[in-house]
Amino acid sequence: MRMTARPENVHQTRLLRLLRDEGARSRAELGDVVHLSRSKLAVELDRLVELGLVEPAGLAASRGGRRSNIVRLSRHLRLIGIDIGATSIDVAVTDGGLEILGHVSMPCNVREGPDVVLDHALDLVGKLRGQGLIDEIHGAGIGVPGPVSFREGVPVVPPIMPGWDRFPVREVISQKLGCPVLVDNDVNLMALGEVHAGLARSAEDFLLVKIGTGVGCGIVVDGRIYRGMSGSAGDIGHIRVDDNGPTCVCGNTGCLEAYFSGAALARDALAAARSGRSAFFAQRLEQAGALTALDVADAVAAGDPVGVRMVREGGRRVGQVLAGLISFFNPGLVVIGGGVAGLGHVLLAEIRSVVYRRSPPLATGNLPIVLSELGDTAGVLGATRLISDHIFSAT
Amino acid sequence: MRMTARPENVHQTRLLRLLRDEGARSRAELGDVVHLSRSKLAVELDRLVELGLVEPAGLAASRGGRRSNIVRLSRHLRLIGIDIGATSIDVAVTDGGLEILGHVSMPCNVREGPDVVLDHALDLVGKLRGQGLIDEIHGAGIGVPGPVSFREGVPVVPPIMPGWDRFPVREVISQKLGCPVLVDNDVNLMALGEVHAGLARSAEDFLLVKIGTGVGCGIVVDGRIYRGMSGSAGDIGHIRVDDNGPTCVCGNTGCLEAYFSGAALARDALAAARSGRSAFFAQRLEQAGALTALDVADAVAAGDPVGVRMVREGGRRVGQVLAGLISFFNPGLVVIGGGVAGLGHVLLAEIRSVVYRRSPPLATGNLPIVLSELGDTAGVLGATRLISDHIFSAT
DNA sequence: CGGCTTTGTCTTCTAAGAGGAGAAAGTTTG
DNA sequence: CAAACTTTCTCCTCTTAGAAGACAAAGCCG
Repeated sequence: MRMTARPENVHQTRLLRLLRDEGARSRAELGDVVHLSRSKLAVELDRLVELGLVEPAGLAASRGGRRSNIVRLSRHLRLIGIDIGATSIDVAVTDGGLEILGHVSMPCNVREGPDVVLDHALDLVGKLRGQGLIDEIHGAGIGVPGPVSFREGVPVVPPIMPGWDRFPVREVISQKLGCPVLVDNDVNLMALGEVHAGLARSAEDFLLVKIGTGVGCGIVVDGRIYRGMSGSAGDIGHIRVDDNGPTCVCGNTGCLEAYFSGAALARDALAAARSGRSAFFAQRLEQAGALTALDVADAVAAGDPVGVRMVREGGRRVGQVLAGLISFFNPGLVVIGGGVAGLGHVLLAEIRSVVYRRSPPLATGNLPIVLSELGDTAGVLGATRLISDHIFSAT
Repeated sequence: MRMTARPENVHQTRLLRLLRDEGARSRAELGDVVHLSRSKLAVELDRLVELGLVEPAGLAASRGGRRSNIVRLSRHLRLIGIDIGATSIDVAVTDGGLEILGHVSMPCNVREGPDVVLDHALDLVGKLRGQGLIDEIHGAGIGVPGPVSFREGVPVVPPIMPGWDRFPVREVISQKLGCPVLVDNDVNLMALGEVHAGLARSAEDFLLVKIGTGVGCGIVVDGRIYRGMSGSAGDIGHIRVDDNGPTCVCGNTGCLEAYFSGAALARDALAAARSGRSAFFAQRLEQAGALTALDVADAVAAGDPVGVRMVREGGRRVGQVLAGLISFFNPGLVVIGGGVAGLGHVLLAEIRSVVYRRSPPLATGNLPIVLSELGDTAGVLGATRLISDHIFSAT
């Protein structure tokens, strides 16, 4: 297995990240930014070309003098992002600059276990390869819907992933793909996606709240993922919002997830349909035979009062938890993402209303709370960013 | 004003911190730790001696060869820690190794405003000077009971400190003492104190929960204070624990502080005394004319059931909030400090019970929750640590 | 075409720091 | 007590990273 070359020093690392984040540059511009003498810069760039990470990209138009030599990341670099959700798998391939070249997905229940699920993921990679998008893979990032020991690359006691505990995800995939692999929690990777391409590019400390099948939170401190002592930081789905709430899968009562999540919305919509409180849901149930959070989004869009009330109520609960976390963490930005982004501004308005009322003015005075603009791509993009940061670092 | 010399490069910084944290060392031992050639090490140490930061301290006993030259931080280094609490001021002086040489305090209400309070603090410094403990002051750290713009060294919209908003604390004290000064939130400094001398020495990520007149939390990420976007991180006193709770000074209802804090305990003790529910408190009230949190501690020690119930109830509330924060932050250690440490193990048992029940097992599995062992000194010690880190850094 | 500007390459020079050779100052052993 | 061995410290040399400047190449404009 031929491992891709890695940069050899901190200068090469800086140059690679600059080319990744800001795109192709002339040698002169690079010198201005990294503050290296032109001679030293030339040495390092030549070395990167030799390693196959960087390539010349022709001459720029003259700006009144000699035309400058443009360099860019090698066009042959390929990174894979794999986002394993509770009910679906997304796989994307990007070039070195993290531009998405192809993106495929399929429904898949994570409960089917690591063997089945990872095989599906590899099939999706094969599909992309079949489209001619991949030659050699230089690295892959994988997100899984549960806590991860980042150092070891294995899930640890994941509640919704029976059979995955300590399964060597990194090792297996690294073997199969023949490249370096990193594994992290899917919500952390969504947060990294926002850091790379979303609204969080300028925020040093921010929170990404993902509301999907469950509820989780990615924490970014100083531009880097904060994972906590055992990799379970951001696990906010089971924070108590009310003593007398519904019983959660975790055994406690009143967990946020039991009040508001994809699963809880589907449950409540079904109840509303069966009890006859909502004609909208009753009709949907009859048509489809089942209800999901997507039906709730449609209900809100159609103005169904029961649906709107459900989302308002849920937004209030999320807002209560978020208000506490914002008091504690004082982030510079909060991004709401995940499947329920479709619930859109009704949800956002309710969350904002609670947070701005319940958190200290100093913490909320300059705090944007926004919906993610990345949609499905946040997870896979974050995965490629994670592995890119890794392979663009000196060993 | 003669500013103290600062180290000139990263090697000198490392050497100074090593001498501070590990005590005097021989030149050979230092070389082993910092991985410098003996020649380079000698150059840097000589430079530090020249700057007056380090001094020779004689010869060690032989270990089978030539006797080694011991070096230590200069005996003349003096750092001042000032901890301005809601109702008291503590001032301590330490040597370069942060050993406390003298510690004085006085009651003082922070509401009297910065002019009065800072004058009192300077008086306390004068008192220490009068004891012959101080020659030249090399730096001072100041903690105040509210949010601070750390970069500017000024309090920002502090709720319980009218008149302090944007008062130039750092500038004024730096002028008066003739040395570098840093200002921070008092809870952050307590956390730093624990990092330096307490149980948190080995924990990279931990929380210090201070329960005093109010409730606050110091957040340490990777061994460094996390302050958030606007310096208000850790402001957990106004997190909601119940919709139908007592009204808080902040205007909301059900804040943690309104349930459990020095002020809330005093209020509840008074109510218990007046209503005749507790003979213990009634008697104390008659003797002293007023009740404080200290009386509650005494009641618990004496086994008064009303007092015990108050603390249990309060511990439950603190535990609820803490359970959420631990789910979110996944710290490696939680230290409980502040005035209510006197409530001791009744409080701790209740907090632990709630947290271990309500937080995910992965986050609590390996999580010690302990009482601070530093008492009054945590704040002033953290203040000297803060300024020590600063003046022991290359500019 | 000649002067001016920008870019890239090559050579020279400096300073940081590693590493080794002793000198200095001990202890231990015969 | 002398010789052998250890540990510490100092001095000197050698390597290397990197800056700085000279110069060549390649464009613009009048």
